[in-house]
Amino acid sequence: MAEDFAEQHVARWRDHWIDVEFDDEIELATFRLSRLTKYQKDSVKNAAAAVGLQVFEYQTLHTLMIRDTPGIASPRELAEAADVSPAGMTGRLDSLEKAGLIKRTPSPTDRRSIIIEATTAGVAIWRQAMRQRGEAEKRLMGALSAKELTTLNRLLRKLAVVADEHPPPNLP
Amino acid sequence: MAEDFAEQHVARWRDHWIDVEFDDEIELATFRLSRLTKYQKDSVKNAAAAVGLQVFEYQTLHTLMIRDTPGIASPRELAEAADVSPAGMTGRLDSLEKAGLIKRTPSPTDRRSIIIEATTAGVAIWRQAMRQRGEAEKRLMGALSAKELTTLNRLLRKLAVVADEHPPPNLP
DNA sequence: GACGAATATTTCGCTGGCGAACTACTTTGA
DNA sequence: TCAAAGTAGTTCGCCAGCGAAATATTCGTC
Repeated sequence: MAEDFAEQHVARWRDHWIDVEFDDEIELATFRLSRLTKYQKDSVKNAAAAVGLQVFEYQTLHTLMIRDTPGIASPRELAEAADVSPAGMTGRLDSLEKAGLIKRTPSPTDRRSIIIEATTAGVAIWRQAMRQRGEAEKRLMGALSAKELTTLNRLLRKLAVVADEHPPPNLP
Repeated sequence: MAEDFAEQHVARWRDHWIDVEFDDEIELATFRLSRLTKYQKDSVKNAAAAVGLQVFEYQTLHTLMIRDTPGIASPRELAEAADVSPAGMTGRLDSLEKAGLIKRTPSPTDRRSIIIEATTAGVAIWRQAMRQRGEAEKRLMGALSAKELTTLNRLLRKLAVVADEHPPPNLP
């Protein structure tokens, strides 16, 4: 069976970096995860473009819609969930508000706060982009049988728990 | 067993988006992959900061070092490998050159081209960052047994082949 | 040998996002 | 009750990267 890109990558490492300590299996998995990351990034880009949104607009709407309180959040909550600074989120919300996809409402209980809410147009455009993105994910995961997908999830779960509960230590 | 974030995510979807068609296992896998993406992004950020590099500087050096011709490339080749525009790569190389981590040499065979080469200092600082990044990957993958890691790689390979050979279709 | 098409890199104006600071407001503790 | 500390969101100056255009060069065809 021909080598995939990850195997070619690891073979190159063996050729050129024999003094760099690494585990083949770990390096293969890491490299493959980065290839899947690129696929997902590209599918987001395509889904956003298909409905006339910029990537950051789609990502922000998506972050808003998949909350516990779908379609409703504060800018700070959105910034945290999207891993974006408060200043950055302000700019994003400016763009979405201007496009009529969200609205900002002063909080009735806290005059420092505003409440972000997706508009009907915002929800509709998000759904359209989600359908396309869903197709891309189906195409990808269709490479596995149902049993394999369950096995993959069991293994990804173990990794995701570590990733979420023990993020790389921050610097002092 | 308590739910992980992905299971909570999918449960929310069931609660709120009963009319959005999706497959639980696909959605779980997709969500978990994005959590691993964040972990890797954070570990890159930490590794770069630890050696005094900005993320884009580390990423560019890394892209240069893992080539078939380690430490040597053209700006165009680097831009493609790093998924960055030629203009963006020019700026990145400006920064790395200024820091003494790469050097630009006119091509002997094509006066339009220049040859990018990592300096001794560039290779050294990349190695340092790689050690730290390697630790973070070991910590993550250590959640799996050797047999599980092999199984994961077999499944990721199937997905990576689809991701690399059938990227999401570009828009017209 | 001339010329049009293609390529390599850089420049330029613009954009999204950042850190820091600012303004307005809320919470806390004495 | 009030001042200090903390919080929410925005503004500002700066930066990394983009698309388009510019400049220089190469290549293929006639």
